[in-house]
Amino acid sequence: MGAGEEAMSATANPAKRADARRNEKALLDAAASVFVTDGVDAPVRRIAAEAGVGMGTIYRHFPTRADLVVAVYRHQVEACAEAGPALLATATSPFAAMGQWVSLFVDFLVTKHGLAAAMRDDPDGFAALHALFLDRLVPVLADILSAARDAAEVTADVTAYQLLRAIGDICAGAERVDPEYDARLTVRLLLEGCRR
Amino acid sequence: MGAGEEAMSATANPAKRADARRNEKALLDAAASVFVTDGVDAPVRRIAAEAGVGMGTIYRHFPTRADLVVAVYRHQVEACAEAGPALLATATSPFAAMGQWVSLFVDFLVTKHGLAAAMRDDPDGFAALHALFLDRLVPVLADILSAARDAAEVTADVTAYQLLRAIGDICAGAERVDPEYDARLTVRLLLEGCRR
DNA sequence: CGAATATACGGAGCAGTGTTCCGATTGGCA
DNA sequence: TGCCAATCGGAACACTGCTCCGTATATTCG
Repeated sequence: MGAGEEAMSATANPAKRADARRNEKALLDAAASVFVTDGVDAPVRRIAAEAGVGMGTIYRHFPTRADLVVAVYRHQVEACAEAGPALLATATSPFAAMGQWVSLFVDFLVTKHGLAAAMRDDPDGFAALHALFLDRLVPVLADILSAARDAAEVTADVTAYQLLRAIGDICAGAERVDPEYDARLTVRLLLEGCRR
Repeated sequence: MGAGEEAMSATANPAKRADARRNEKALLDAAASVFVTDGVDAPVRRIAAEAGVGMGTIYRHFPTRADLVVAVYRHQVEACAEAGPALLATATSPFAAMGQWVSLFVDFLVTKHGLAAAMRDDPDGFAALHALFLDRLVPVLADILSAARDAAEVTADVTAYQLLRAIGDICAGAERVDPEYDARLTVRLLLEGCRR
């Protein structure tokens, strides 16, 4: 998978020129800021303007929008992944750990306007982000799931990928606010369905 | 709710001029055809071209894309709604009826490229379609759900709307083909979670 | 310190959307 | 038949994502 190197090329690199590094930083800050207010689908021009750079600059540093998104959210995904083993060790049961970890994942998704939806709608463009999720999050959930299965708390024949993506889709649909609808309840019912 | 009248204005109306009625029919046929191949997000120009009319004509008959979509799919939604009571009467149990009806609904959604996703992504634009679902489908599922509850087959505290929307979101996410992911399995797990 | 060179920058420009607007056309009626 | 209002067609505008290349500048070397 080249996804790792791709995104890596957009991180701090001492071999670059000083202004290039400066602009990259400015773009990351601007993108993070704009993503919060306008969502990850914000116009490229707006991000460039916010960073005070031209169109060419943004595309040179981040050839695709996904590269920018990955760079902005990478450490948060990392934190979510690292929380998995810890929860498994401290929770009262593997199923409880699963519930807590999933809750963490849902938190991450719902606070990023349109992230889940964008990934769903443009899987090719966001292949790098998709790969990041697959590489870091699926194994974590797989471990928890397997522990829950060993404890006979989960019997449903479902894979970690299937579960993670289902949760992603549910959150993608819940990014629009609606007091009548509660994505967390849906996710809870889904987990309950796995328990059986 | 003005949604009903809105969409109604786009159905056959004998008071219109002959060419207007002819063009409306041509647009409906063209849209139905294009939706199948290009999805409900197909460019407006393409639909107009397929129908052999100009841009102005399509916007006069169907001010919003949702009006066109509603007109095209209205009878299919109707059929899905009417199947509810029948299933409830013939199925071995209310929960079984729920499973069968939901399967019908999933069938409807997954065969319309991007329908669920479009509704999810542009809830305001597709308000008329949303209203159609609320008016026709939610009550049907509510009846089945209440029957299942009476039979003590469902104990989860979930509304028909919540359930219907969750299924819609899951299908919206599954419209992209992926052999690893099975939306129907997710939906089955969700229903299982309601059973408890 | 002052060129020379590779690196990076900026934004005009292209292509593809949705949507509006108004002059041209045509159906239906007197 | 002739007229008028209803209807049509598509040019035009605003907004996207993305590319391309002349210009500017950081870095290096003499």
